[in-house]
Amino acid sequence: MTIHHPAKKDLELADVLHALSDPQRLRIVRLLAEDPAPRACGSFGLEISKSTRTHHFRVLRESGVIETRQEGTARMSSLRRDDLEERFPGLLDAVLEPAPA
Amino acid sequence: MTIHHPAKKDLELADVLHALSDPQRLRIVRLLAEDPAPRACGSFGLEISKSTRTHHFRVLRESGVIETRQEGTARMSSLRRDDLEERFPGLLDAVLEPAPA
DNA sequence: ACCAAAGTTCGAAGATCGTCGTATAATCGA
DNA sequence: TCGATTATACGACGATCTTCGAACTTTGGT
Repeated sequence: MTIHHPAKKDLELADVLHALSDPQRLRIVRLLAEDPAPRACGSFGLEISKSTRTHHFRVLRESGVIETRQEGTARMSSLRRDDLEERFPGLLDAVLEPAPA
Repeated sequence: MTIHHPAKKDLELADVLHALSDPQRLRIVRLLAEDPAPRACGSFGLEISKSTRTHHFRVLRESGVIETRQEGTARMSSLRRDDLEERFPGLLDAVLEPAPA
């Protein structure tokens, strides 16, 4: 059961924006950006159930925002920074920037 | 019945991203960016019903992406470029950039 | 005063979304 | 082999979203 990721050329702006428009997912992306080392889904301190977490990570993965590889029982996720930058230059940085007061 | 717009400081990133994550609304925003002169909602050549159009323009307005003022029977809309740039620097440009092949 | 034009409002239908609990699968260590 | 850990799969529920048509409002022109 291989994990599906969209190819870089298939990334859709609307899908990426939708993936980022949920507070939980935005939080995940921000945490991933702060510490670029791939992390297990369970290590984000999110106060949601396991199945909801799985759901959000799938949305992020299928829209092309994150990349996930199996490592033992854990799934290590990391941002697809370079792919996103190539397809939608400046988008991720704009989203990650802390909003000015 | 005054038209409600959120104040610049109240713009929420998740709301803006959600507003931009719909293909119809993304199209509207791109057309508004191409020709910065305020335009009537009906002049976008969208192939959707009037009520759907009203809905999309309301989502864009209430998320703070566009500004609308009454002018006769028409409602003239324009992008809130400066406000968006101040709150979320680089975001609008990244979204408007034509995706590279 | 009437009519046409531009939008809004009001349900309503159908799809998608976010969330959950339970059950299940895969891997690692004792 | 057993149990703990990590995560997915499968419904299910209510909420929200996109879309529509029909009725209404407001404005401007004739």
